[in-house]
Amino acid sequence: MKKSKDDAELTKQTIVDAAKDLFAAKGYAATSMAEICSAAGCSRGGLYHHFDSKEDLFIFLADQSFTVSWENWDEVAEDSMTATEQLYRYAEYFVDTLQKPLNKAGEEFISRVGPDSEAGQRFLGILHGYMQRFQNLVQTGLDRGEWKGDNAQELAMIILGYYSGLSDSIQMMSKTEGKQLYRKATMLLLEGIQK
Amino acid sequence: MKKSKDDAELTKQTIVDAAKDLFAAKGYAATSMAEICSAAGCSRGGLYHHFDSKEDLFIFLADQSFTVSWENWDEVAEDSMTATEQLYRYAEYFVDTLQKPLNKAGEEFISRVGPDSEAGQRFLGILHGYMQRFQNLVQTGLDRGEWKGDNAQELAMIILGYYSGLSDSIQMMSKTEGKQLYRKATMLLLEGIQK
DNA sequence: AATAAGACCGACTGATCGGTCTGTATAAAT
DNA sequence: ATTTATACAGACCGATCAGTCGGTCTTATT
Repeated sequence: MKKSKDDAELTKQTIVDAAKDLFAAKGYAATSMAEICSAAGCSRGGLYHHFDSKEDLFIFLADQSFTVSWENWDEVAEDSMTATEQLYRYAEYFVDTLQKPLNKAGEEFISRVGPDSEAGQRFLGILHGYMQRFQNLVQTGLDRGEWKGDNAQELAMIILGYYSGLSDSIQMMSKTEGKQLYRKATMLLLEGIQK
Repeated sequence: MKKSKDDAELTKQTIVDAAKDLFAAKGYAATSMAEICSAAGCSRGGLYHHFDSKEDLFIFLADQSFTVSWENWDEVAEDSMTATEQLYRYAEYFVDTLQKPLNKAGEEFISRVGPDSEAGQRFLGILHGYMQRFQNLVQTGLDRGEWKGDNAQELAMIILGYYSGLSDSIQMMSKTEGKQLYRKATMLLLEGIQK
């Protein structure tokens, strides 16, 4: 039987992975703790050994998805790349790391716990940190004169909304097809559709 | 007291409006029938007099939002407009009619009832009809040689995803600000951000 | 005036939810 | 070898959910 510390950490991660898929697919409220247990192959008691509450699990999971996703970015993108190259690279990266997007579940979560609650503040902080990193990427493109515009924050918001909205459409696609769609979408954004 | 047929229709519409706001803001599962009643100012019994179930209410509401929104489009857009002008016009129209988007609640709804259930089929049919109309608009732009590309379906999917994803960001904005953001986003899509 | 039909209310029901608590088996510490 | 701490399991609880039902009041019909 698995009861060692390493095994426990593995069990915890199994729960997180299962919960992430379910939250992304069904939303926050529509996903029950019992479903998560069932998908992760553990009991409800076991789950509550690792997480204090549903909110706690969601925030832990969001932090891992949003914050940790940036930690590997520096290995993926090199400074030598142009901002445009980086944006293409990020589009792929988005599909890889956030294919199951938590945006929808996140908004539902916020509306449920309230933006001023402790849980709401923590989640919004995580989200803000994520967007800040992306805004840096956009700022690079503007500073280097590669892209038009002067408002990095607004542009970052638009592009992230773009990618987020597009993720709805790739749920039924393979990862390869999804990346192709994101590449095309990025190309459209860069070059425009107007003749 | 309001008990006549006209009053009943008004009561029903009040329920629909309240439900639409709540579903859009909180999601499908997270919105309770009691909350809808409270917002609409009627009792739970009264609500179930007008709608057989929660699913029934949601489908009715989705039909009204998606299908009916196109019915007034022909009055808004004239054939004389270029496709580009029509797209700008549609961006405004999108903010006006679908500012509270049901996309998220809709996906949650689908995952809950299943895409093959009767309710799921009905909802997907409504959604498909909506997208088809938008695809026609895109096809016009391609046919007239205004826009680059050859795949109207893919382009329509991308643009609608674009607008849908952006709607998350305008929840806290006024309608005027929202329209400005959509106008800017449409301009970016048309002209591209690359120098 | 009497009757029928529609509009609406609110108490009730069974199921399900998030969360707690007790118990047990294993691993680590002594 | 014994104790302690950790990692679970599953029965259980109060709250809340969607949906039902019997009754009341008003309008429409005859």
